[in-house]
Amino acid sequence: MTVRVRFAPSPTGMFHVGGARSALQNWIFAKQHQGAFVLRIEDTDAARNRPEWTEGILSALDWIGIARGTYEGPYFQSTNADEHRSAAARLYESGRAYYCDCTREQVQARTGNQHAGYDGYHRDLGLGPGPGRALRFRTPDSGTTTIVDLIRGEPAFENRLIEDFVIARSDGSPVFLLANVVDDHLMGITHVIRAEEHLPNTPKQQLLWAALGAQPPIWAHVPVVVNEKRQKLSKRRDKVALEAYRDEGYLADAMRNYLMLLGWAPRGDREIVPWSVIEEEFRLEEVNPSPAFFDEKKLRAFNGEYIRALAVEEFIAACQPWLTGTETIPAPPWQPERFDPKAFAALAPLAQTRVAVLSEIVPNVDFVFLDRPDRDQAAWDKAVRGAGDAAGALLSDAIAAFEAVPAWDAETLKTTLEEIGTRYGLKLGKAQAPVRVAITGRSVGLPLFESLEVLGRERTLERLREAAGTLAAAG
RNA sequence: GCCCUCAUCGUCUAGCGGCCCAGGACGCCGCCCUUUCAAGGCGGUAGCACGGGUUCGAAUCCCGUUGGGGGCACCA
Repeated sequence: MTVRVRFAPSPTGMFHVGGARSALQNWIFAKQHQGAFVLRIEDTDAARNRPEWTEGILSALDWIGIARGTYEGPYFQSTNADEHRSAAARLYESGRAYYCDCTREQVQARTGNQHAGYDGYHRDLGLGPGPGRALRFRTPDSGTTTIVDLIRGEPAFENRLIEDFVIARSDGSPVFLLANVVDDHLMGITHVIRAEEHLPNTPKQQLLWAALGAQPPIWAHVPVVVNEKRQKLSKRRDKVALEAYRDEGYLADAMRNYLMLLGWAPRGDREIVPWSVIEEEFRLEEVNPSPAFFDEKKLRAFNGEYIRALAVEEFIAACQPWLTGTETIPAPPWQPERFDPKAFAALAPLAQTRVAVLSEIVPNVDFVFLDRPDRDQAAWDKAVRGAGDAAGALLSDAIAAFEAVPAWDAETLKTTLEEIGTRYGLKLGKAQAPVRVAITGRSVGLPLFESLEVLGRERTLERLREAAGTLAAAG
């Protein structure tokens, strides 16, 4: 039997990180079994379905390494509407389903007798199709439905407790439970790997598979991803969009590595491993059945490692979107024409160990491309205070020395300022602070003297003079 | 309320009856390095939810309790 798995997202306008994880797990499972991965867009709900959302799913998948053209699809659930309807009709004709004209209120009133939920009142009323009549599946009154689940063993459900659920709305349109099964059957899906939230649906779906005369698939219910409060990640309250992480500057490799570590770990004492190792070692059966917390701090740490592992040229290339801005990434604060690739290339190696996400590159280098960086007042005050009475003298000495320095390079600048510092009993740590804030506007940043070297003598002096001026004005 | 499900450091996990007075990673805290901040190096903090069994022996098996999560739509 050839393994066939599917990833079946509904287009909602953003791609959930939990979905990304499921997709990767499906993808790897298929690959390990020389099987097929099929993508099916569950667009049954016309209200929330737009072409660009599908495009978003495709590009998100592409980003994490599931490239277009390397899998089957995308198929669209809506395309199969006829099949869904005929399946519903078959179930009705064979007596496995019946029509019910209960309103929502009436259903509420008829709960809790023999079956859980709706009590099956219309089972034997012999209603035919008609307006206001929904089609319900007749669930067994006794026995149990046992599913085979790669992660959870064989969960069993008492049929008595499964209500006669709706499979087609009163307008004739099929409901997810049915459409999903019909599609999986049509597509020859052998293993359904999906999130745990679907577990309670599974006995219903398995009953449907059987009623349709088909062999149900093997299931695998992966635990949900939760937030710090241990609730399922929701797009309402949590940052769940894969695109959001991408636009912040998380690397796809870091993201997919981290995602796979939610509920699973590679062999040995390492977590950051090449994707090929994950593809080889991952075992769906080994996935931890309890919910995993999506820890952005740890993701950041991973990302930092991945960034540092890049060759400098790769790092420079990876930074581009944040240096220019894109449709979804805000433009940097400087004028585009002020950007200087050479200067950036000189700074890049210094920045590489200092950014955990790519978007952080901007505040690290903006001082070079900005005409006049905003000065952090608190940082300035603190730096001046740190230099004590010598602040003014220190700055004017630095200006004079920098004007005269024969070679404009980091090493010379460093020894120069160091020498000035000792003049006033200041260690370099204290002496560099006012200069740093004067130049970059901030108290922390890239190594100062390399920064000055890149900035150039004229612009450095300009900023130092201005800072000295504000100091004098302040008295 | 009902159904399902889960349970090792704060978090993600290794562990699948003796190798474990529990290993790694993130976080956190020290120290070193150091022009700030990082990076890097070294060290530290912290856990088998609880109670019963089974066994010569239990983090590992069984039962219960407690706690967490998911689901209970003519949504997907």
